[in-house]
Amino acid sequence: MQIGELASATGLSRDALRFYEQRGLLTARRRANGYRDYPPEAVEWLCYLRTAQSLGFTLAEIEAGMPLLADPASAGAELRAALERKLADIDARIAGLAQLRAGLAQHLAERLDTCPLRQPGLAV
Amino acid sequence: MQIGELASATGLSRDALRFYEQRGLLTARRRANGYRDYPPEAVEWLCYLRTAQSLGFTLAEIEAGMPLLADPASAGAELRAALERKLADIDARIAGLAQLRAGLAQHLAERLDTCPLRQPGLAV
DNA sequence: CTCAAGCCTGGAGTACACTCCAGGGTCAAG
DNA sequence: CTTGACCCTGGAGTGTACTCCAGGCTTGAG
Repeated sequence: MQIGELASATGLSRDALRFYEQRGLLTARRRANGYRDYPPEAVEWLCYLRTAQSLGFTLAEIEAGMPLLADPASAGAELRAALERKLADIDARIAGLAQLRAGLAQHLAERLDTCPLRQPGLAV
Repeated sequence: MQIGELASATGLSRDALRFYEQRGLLTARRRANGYRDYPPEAVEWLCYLRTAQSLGFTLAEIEAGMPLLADPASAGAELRAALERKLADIDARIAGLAQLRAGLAQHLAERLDTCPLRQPGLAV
């Protein structure tokens, strides 16, 4: 799979893919001519990457959890622990959003004149 | 309330507060000497701002929902609609995180050798 | 053989959200 | 009336995550 195909398959730019490779977030074999060659799983991986990213994880955070899977030897308790940390992370984010949501829902429910955050401008 | 007090009350830097003011996310009266003077509600507002921000909203997104509350005349259906849009936004984010969580939880449950995302390195 | 389309590298540029700094005014305490 | 803590402005610098570009190979169609 060439870079252009992967780009259109994922909706990412070629530049973004090369950037991820530079960052170590994506690997590719090279053909004899130097062109990058991606395995089909790269699509799913990038899909995961973008999802995580859009939900507030930085590339560094995503990267931090990667090497465990690259190394089959470590794929035991260590990986399990990493996944569990990530899950806890996600749960915390969900809880934060739920709280934000609750706060806003309350503003909707209450009379707006009594809103205590009027002065400096309340976010919506 | 001077900028230093607000800074220590919120844990933000003075520079960040000045930056928010420049961006229109925070307003302050000025004293005769030119010093900024914040109302106490600024603390709550900034608390909200940082929460929303930490959960993935950009300053632009936060700002977009602001002017409705600054203008008491508009504080009716329009505001309600804005809050509801924000709630939908948050719900979408929560759903995205839940999905991410489910995917990772599945990896935990499954035998890792069968993971289809091994090749390019699976995020954890 | 030519030509467009696609790939390569390295480096510069961009947007966001700050952070730091220089140069200078303000104010309360001693 | 000086000293130190605090405030001001404007502008430059930082880290993240790309995006764009120049200059130059490679490949497949006509």
